[in-house]
Amino acid sequence: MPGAVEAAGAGAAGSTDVGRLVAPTRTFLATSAVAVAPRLLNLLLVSGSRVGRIVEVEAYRGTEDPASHAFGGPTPRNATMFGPAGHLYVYFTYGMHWCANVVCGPPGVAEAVLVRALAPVAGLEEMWEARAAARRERDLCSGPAKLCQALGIDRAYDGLDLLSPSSPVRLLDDGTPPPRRPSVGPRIGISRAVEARWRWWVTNSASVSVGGR
DNA sequence: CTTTGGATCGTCT
DNA sequence: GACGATCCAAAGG
Repeated sequence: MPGAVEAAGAGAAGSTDVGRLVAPTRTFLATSAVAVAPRLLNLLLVSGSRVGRIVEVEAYRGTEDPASHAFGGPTPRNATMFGPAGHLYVYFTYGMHWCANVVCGPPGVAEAVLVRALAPVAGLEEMWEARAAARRERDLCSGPAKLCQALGIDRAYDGLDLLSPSSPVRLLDDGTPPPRRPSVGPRIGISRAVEARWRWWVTNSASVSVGGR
């Protein structure tokens, strides 16, 4: 863990000053997912010694959003989404993949931000071991299920508090600001509410899930 | 580079 | 019983 923090700093090559690592505030996350999502870009997702920088996200607006798992109300599966902000919502999909979300909004409001891609920062060897199918470094975490595989995130981590120092998975800020003007477009892989442009990504990041851009 | 289809099973109707 | 907030290998340009 101390290794991960140090590596995270060292991995931020290119940035001239690396701030110390701090978690975003719960108050910040307790607002709307659409407002929070683009501001999660460039934060770090840390799992043990494995660290990735968030480069692509999507917002899901709970019970009001036909594409959200929370549309239609609470179920055992989406329970975490209805809880407090800053917790990790992990779901299973396509019979074989796990995906990770940062819960947003006040308790009772099921908003969330799906983390779609990370740029690998530290713990690359472990990521390569966890992702035998990956051929290039940029494919290690270039998709919502790929990043869960790379960081070892599965059902066991559903509901954990990303802001707690004792959590196995944490959300941290190393001082790198979000892009002033991120790229924006429609969400991927959904069949309803396809018109909403609630996907944001770091322009030109090689680790973004599709096309790049 | 792009397109296509198979894998695989929890969840909710 | 149908459908995924996906990934990958294979095949074609």
